[in-house]
Amino acid sequence: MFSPELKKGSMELLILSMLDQESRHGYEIGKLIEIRSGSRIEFRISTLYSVLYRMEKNGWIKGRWVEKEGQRRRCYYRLTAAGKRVLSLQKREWQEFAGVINELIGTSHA
Amino acid sequence: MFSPELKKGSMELLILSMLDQESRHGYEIGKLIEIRSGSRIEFRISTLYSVLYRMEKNGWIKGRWVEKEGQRRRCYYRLTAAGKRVLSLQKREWQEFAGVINELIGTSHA
DNA sequence: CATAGATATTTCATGACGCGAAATATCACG
DNA sequence: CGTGATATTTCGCGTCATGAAATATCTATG
Repeated sequence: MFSPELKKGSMELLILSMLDQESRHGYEIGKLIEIRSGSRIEFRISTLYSVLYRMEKNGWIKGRWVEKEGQRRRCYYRLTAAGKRVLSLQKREWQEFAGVINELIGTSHA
Repeated sequence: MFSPELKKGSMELLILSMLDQESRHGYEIGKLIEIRSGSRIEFRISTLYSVLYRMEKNGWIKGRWVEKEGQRRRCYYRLTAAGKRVLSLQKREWQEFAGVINELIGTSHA
């Protein structure tokens, strides 16, 4: 598990990425990140929802309540147009940032 | 310039890296990071010093005051043994973390 | 049926941290 | 003398991940 500080900068990016192709509900996003990262990245569930709320407030994602018969109620989020822009922006930012850090700490000069 | 959140996770790592080979004072560290990153990473000077204090409190670095004739007083920091361990640890953590993020956001499958 | 555990969401207080602004002081240059 | 770079300190602010607790439904086990 990584330090909270490391995770802070990539939380939104990760969540946006999970919503890139299809809409998902909060709990699902958390599990997906956990599974796909081989448990190397885990979000506290409270953190996840708070980020989700923030991103919806920012207009990056839009939630839709679904209450199927014999199912718990779930809020499915999808990317908005703005969210897609932010995703691509944050992706580029992350890659550039990672590149700079690697240069500075003397890693990628192999 | 990157988001503060992205930077949070790498601030200590960057500073430790700058001190890896030789001792430096705060202002110098800031300038060095700015120059080496091509101004892509800039720390607020207040941030820099607060991180420095924290790291000294943690025993990762040790400051030494130097007051030369015809020079402003400066506090030169060097890595402690613990600091060196933390540096190597944080370096490994960073690389692993970056790898996981790249996997998750679908970047490195090129 | 009772119980436990996974699923699913909400709320709130807390602490850590980067940031911005302001203050202080020395030195170099014109 | 004034300006700008060097060099450090202090403090309040806002943001953000965290942790704990509460609520509720579904599934599996005994």
